[in-house]
Amino acid sequence: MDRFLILLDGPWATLIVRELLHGPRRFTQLREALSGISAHTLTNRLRKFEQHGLVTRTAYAETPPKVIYELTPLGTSLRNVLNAMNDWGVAVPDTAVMLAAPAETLANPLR
Amino acid sequence: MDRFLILLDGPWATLIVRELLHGPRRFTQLREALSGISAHTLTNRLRKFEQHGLVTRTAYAETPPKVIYELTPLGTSLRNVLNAMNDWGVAVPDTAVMLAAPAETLANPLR
DNA sequence: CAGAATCCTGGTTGATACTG
DNA sequence: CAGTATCAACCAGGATTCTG
Repeated sequence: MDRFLILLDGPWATLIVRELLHGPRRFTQLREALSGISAHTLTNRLRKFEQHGLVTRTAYAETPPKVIYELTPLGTSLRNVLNAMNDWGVAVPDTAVMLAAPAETLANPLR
Repeated sequence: MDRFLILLDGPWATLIVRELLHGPRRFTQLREALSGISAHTLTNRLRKFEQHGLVTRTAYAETPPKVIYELTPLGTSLRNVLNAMNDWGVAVPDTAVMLAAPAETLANPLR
C-alpha cells in the first residue's frame, strides 16, 4: 500500500487514472475531462505514470500530432481501489463531514 | 471521492488512519507505530481529522498526561478503501513497478 | 507525555508564453 | 495538438527548541 501512496501522490494523480479507466484518451481529452488541470501538471503526472509502468504513451507523427495515453494492466489493476474511494465518497453524506467539527470541540472539556 | 482525496492528503494521512483502524491509540503509540513521522506532522494530521469528524480526541488530566485518539464511525468507514489499497500493494509484484522506471528515467531527464 | 512555536525544504500545482 | 520553459504559490513534512 505504501507503493500506492507514492504513485498516486497529489489530488490529480488519482483523478487522471480514474479517467483513463474509461479507456484510452488523448491529451486534450484528458484536459477537458479534468476541468481545471493545467497542461503542466497533466504532463508531469502522465510522465510519472509512464515511468512507473501505469500508462503507455503512443505518439502519432501527424499534423496535427496525436498522442494516446492508455492504462497498462498494472494501471488497470487500480480499478478496485478507485472504486472503493468512489463508493466511500458517495456513501458519506455531506453533512457528516461538514458539520462535524464544532460539537466535538465543545463536548471535550480539556483542550 | 473528491472528498477522500482532500481528507487523506499526503502520504502520512492514510497511514495514520490505517493505524487507528486497529483500535484507539495514544499519541506516542502512533509515533512509534509510524516510524519516521515527526510530532509536528502527526499533530497536524490528527487535528485535521478531528475537524472533519474522522477521529475523536480525548485528553485525560493526569501526570503524565494521556491523550487517546479514536476513529469515529465516519473514520471507520474508510476501512474498505484502505483495504483495497493494501490488497493492491500486496498483489502487485515488486518487479512490475521497480523495473518499469530506470531506462526511461535515464534517457529522459525531466527537470 | 503530548504537544506548541518557529524556521526551513521539497514537491505538486497553477499561470503565462512559446514551439514543432 | 501536445507539449516545453519559466516564474511563483501553497502545503505536507522535517528539525529543533521549549513547555504544562
